[in-house]
Amino acid sequence: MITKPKGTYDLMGLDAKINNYINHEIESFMINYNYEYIRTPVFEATELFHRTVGDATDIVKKETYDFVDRGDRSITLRPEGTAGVVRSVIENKLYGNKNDPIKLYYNETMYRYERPQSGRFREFTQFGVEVFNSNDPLIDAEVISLGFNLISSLGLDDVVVKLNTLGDAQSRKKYSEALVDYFKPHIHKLCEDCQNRINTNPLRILDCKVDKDSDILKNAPKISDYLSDESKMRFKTLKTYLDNLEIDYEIDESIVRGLDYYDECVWEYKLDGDLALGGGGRYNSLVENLGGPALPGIGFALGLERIIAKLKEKISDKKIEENIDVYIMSVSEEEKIYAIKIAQDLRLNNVITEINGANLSLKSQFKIADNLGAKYLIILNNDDLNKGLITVKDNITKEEEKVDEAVVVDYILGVI
RNA sequence: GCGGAAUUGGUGAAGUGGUUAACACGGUAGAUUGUGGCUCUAUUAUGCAUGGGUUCGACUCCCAUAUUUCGCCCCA
Repeated sequence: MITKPKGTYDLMGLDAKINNYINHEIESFMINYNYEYIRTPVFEATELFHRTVGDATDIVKKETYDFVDRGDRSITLRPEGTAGVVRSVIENKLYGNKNDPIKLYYNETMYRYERPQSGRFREFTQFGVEVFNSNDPLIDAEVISLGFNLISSLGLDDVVVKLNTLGDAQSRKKYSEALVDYFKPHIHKLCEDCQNRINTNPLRILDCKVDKDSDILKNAPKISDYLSDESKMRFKTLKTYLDNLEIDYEIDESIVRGLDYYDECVWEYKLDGDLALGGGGRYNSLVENLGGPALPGIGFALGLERIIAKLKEKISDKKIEENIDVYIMSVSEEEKIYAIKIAQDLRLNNVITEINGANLSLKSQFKIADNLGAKYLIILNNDDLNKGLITVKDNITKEEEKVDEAVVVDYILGVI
């Protein structure tokens, strides 16, 4: 038997229903917030991710799906969504004659070559938004609150925004250097991973699970001491906006994010159990670094698999499972011809209709109709059909009625 | 990349180095000659992830591979 590749899954059953429900919710949110859908390629030039995500990040160092295509091009399956969107914005000059924000969203599969575990796959789905051409904290607030409101409205009402600021690119750089200077003399007291982090991403030492209670971490330099006045001010403004929107957020200086391109505000959406559903940040240098104009940007991404898993725990099957309206029973060939025609008429009138599609006995059809939760049964019968009559049974009251075949659709529409 | 635990019908699963692999749900057929849901009866894995090996004999022991799962790293 051929099995699925490691870290992939087949979306089906209840998961698929929840997935569709989430996508519907996303669609309506995006309409209301006025974001436009964008779809970029699954694969891009490898260089794009090296320049955006960062050469030194683990994502690029050991987690990408890289291959050389038949034309000797170095190709990478996208490990995240921002890089492709930024590339597209530059390539298509979406900023051309605009002075208002460019608001985009995507909802696509991503690929990372890593060991699967809880809520983690090699092919996974991220919904994300990106806003370009505005550096206004008002947009920060809109984007952060959008994610928060979306997660809440899906039914995960214990979500909290963990918020931090990294300052502008220069502050971030200075702070990072200060951390290295501070940790260097103590580094042998920290865990093995931290000893690597000091070279790769010193900010992440602050986020270490092993050393989190160490005095060395507690006494480390604070980002707040390295922020420019402007960064401090805009962070304060952002908090005012979020307070006003009644967004449940906490300042958490350990939130630093793994990708290199972030500056200013960064945040994660977390549930009670500390599970991160997603996160994002502002990236004011990224577009320019990729050869575009000096266009500020901000965005976040949510992992849909994790949201599906959480919703599955919370929502009962019944809430998502939709009952069908009508089940049409038929046995003989003559009855089947009527069945498929009535089904089509009902379906085109928005009545959820199912028919006997497997040559089942009448008894089986009754059972299946019940399993599907059919509200009405149409029981076709040769004798009645010859008289132009069709039996309609209310499957809740069990009452039956013989209806003229010409008006059966109208009859159903009248009682549904 | 590193470590632990798993893998038995459509589903949930029990099980033992030795003839027919429990039990339950679900499915099918019948009791009920075209009106079900309850009940009863019959039936439902020629096979225990895949490939090797040990053995007189392997679903059971060993090895490898694949997949799942739980951690670490990292991240959504």
